[in-house]
Amino acid sequence: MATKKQKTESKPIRARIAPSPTGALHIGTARAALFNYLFAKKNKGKFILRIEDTDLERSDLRWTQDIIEGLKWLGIEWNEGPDIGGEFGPYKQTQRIDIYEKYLQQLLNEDKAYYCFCTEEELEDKRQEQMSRGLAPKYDGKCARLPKEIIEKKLSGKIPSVIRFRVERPKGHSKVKFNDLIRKEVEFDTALMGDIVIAKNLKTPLYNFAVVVDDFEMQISHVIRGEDHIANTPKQILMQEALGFDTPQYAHLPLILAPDRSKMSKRYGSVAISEYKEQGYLPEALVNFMVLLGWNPGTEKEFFSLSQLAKEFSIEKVQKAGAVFNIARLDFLNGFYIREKPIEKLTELCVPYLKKAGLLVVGQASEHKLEKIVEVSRSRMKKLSEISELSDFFFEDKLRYDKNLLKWHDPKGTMGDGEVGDSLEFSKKILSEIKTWDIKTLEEKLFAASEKFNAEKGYPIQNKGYLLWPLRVALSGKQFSPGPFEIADILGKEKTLKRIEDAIKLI
RNA sequence: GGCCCUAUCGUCUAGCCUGGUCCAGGACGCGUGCUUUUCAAGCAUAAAACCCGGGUUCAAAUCCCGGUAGGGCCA
Repeated sequence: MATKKQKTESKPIRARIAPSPTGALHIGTARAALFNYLFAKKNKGKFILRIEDTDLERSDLRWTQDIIEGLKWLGIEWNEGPDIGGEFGPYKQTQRIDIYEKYLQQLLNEDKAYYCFCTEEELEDKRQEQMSRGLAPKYDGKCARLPKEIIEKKLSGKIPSVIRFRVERPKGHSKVKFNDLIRKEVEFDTALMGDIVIAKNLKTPLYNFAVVVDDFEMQISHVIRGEDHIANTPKQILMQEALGFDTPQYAHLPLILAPDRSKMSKRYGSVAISEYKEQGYLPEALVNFMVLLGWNPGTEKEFFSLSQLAKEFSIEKVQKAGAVFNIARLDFLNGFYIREKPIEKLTELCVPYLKKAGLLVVGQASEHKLEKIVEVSRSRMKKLSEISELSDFFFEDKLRYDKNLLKWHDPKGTMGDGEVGDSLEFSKKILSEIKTWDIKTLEEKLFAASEKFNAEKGYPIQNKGYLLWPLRVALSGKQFSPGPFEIADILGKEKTLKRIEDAIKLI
């Protein structure tokens, strides 16, 4: 049994995230980035962003931008990587082709890798055959010992080929072990692995090989990544051995699962960070939510800012089992952070949604008024996007609603048309007499009026609904809304009285 | 199919290493109540879990063995 020495004690801590720009920043990638970032912060190390764009067909610059923007939006900052000085520098794989070629050539020269000319069909047939015999599908080594002249001939004859890495360990030492920071010891048997394809050609390295080279070149000390990479680890360790590189410390994070416990995918809602942003989730909420999927400090604390996390995070406390994505919890956290936000900030964040809904026309509402509108709506908001349906009646001139909505359902029955009319007339009279139009005065006068009204009508004195419910509906046109004082205060006297008159006409 | 990983309330989890304080704690969600003109928010409160089977031990969620289930990776 050979255990690869993992000497990282003296080396500086360097963690990294290496997304492929083949799609928008995925929530799983973002969470892995977060954990790497927190680990680096906590241990006074560096966090590096590297773009793995070797897959030219599927890589696109716009996804690189999406990844960069998403991470920044979340507040996850990198010490090294693209965006520094506006250049990608060496943090993009396509700019590092020469480096891969050098190491590829080295492996070829040392006969630790070889050219393979097997065709897809050939391999597929063998795979099927192996599986039907109950064996692990692995490369049978057909091209492993080809004579030099044959290789030369096929190569110059432009026969399609790939480069394979020799998975060879001395007899009795076929096991590869590594000590995972989260899962403790993990062991694989290399005897079960076939020789791995590491490049399509000298200029086109494949994932497993490129990562090994990149992590070495960038002196990555800790590789913290998703559990889906766990089976890649022994292969990478083997290549590190062949290349004479030190093995970094590994930590494999549990996966984020869909409600049916399968790997999180688009089928179950948004998977892209940009979509969460668009829907009106706050980065604070997303960060808090993501970190709690698979980690917790062991205390009963559950609200964390990024900077608190940077102090309290510990990789050892990361969970081993996958965590189901629970949107209700995200919504709860988002609501919490919406309620926490300073009102100026929250208003600023709501403006785009109001504009999009066509409610806010430039110059229509003063900043002060907007803040008040957001303030009275915020406790009902789970996402920023909800601001428009919550506050649309503030912006509309003519409200449309069913007149029956004006009727208060008291414990004994429902108000009749006449009763509603009386109630509204009463409110109108009281309100039209008010000189100082502020929320405090409105509340005082209306509460006093309610008692007076109930006494006159013979309603139970304490039941304010007889006066306040029809009023509130007249002002909002909605079954659920902020209170009538809050709305009246924002609307102003003129509009308030106008809406009451509209309601009287309606009934 | 092979290999690997995992397993505490519906969900996220604490506890497990260092057995007893755990008839298992917190949070989300759900129920109820308070507050209340409505809905939220807030506060209070209930229901809800140690995958199964053996073993070790005076004592196991915690240690050991064996199952089972789920997931991931190989194409």
